[in-house]
Amino acid sequence: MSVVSCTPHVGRPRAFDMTTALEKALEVFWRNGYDGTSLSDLTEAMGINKPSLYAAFGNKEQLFLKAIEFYENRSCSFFLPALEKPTAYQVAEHMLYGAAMNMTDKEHPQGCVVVQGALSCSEAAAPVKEALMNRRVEGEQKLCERLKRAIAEGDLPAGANAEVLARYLGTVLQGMAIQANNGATSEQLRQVAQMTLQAFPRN
Amino acid sequence: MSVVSCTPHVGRPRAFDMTTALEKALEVFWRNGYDGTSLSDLTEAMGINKPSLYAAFGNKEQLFLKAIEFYENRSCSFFLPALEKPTAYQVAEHMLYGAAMNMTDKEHPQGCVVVQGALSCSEAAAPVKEALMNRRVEGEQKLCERLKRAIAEGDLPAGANAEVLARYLGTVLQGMAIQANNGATSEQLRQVAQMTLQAFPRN
DNA sequence: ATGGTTTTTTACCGGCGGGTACATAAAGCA
DNA sequence: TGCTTTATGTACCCGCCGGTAAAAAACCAT
Repeated sequence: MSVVSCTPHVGRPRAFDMTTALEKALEVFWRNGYDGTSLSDLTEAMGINKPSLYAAFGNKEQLFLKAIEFYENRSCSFFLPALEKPTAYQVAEHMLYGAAMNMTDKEHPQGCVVVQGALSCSEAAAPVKEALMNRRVEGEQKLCERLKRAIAEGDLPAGANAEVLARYLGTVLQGMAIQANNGATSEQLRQVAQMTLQAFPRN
Repeated sequence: MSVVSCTPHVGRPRAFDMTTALEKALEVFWRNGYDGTSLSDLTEAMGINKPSLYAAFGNKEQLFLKAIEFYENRSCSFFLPALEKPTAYQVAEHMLYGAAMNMTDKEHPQGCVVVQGALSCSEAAAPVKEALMNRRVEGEQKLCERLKRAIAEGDLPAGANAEVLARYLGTVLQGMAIQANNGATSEQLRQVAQMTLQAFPRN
């Protein structure tokens, strides 16, 4: 969970913790989006000033990408852990209920920063938008691979279409991010999860 | 489809068509989001200069809201027409397949501007974000009313939960907007629509 | 203490952001 | 032909944008 790059024992020591600074940056990007976040927003939230930010994280774009990486590796992430469940149905179940819980958690902004961080954005943010798009697509591919394995292992019907199932789940998960932004509660998203699972093949 | 506010016949006539200008503005906002769109982007796309824009549409925020209103009343809109279908299942069907078609139409940016126009944004864009959120919630409420009517009319089971069904459909529709942004094809979204309908009660 | 190394602080840069003042142009009306 | 009214083009406003130069400060090794 640490971001440290083996601290050299020479020179003036860094006065802030990179991990908590990154956490703060993530929260700002999450709430305001890439275009909607200014460097002043960031430095204020992180409790450092611009040269420190640039020295530690590169620039705004690189900071955003590092924040996203941090986001996906957080302990409360639900996507990758869900892939490890023993059956396809349980994978879907944990993913959907995990999303319902996580995306409405009041500890952080609502929804998912990978969905809403740079969905429609300026030319300047195009690389960031593309990076997020790739993350979403890659997530869906990982899910698809997992479902293909499930077909091979027999816990999905042989006739099941892994691509379609993965895209269906991905669509609902991404829709849940919007719903969370709309103010939906975790209970309401759980109901959506339950409905979604009705179309998901079992055994 | 016209935006005219009964033009007075006095003074220098306007040199551009407000409707097509609004159409151009919509496209820019749709592609770049509210925060990602600058006045220069707008004036360039609309083919007018700033004073004309301000005289005709107020300011950036009001122009955005008018563009959204225009968006929802376009001839190719699918949401409201779908509500008029005779049965709840057909409503869901037309809505989902309409979205699959519309959100991937190459004639305009991918996805839905009501979803992606100001999802995460700056403080300055907060009123706009709220307006979009309200549109999404109101759309879901209209759908919910329609489904309640379907329960009363007997084309949904008496035990059906209109709120949950409406939220389920809303979630998938909003997820489809993200999928379209990811580059999904209309055929791929149709498959999602088909899966979604498997969980939707019939007769 | 001194020098080497890195971070912090302060102050600044050019450019573009949204928005507007002002003079001019194009119409109807008298 | 004025006169009024509205739209257009140009030129400009201030403030904030992302990003940086330069000097001072805090550590280690000697």
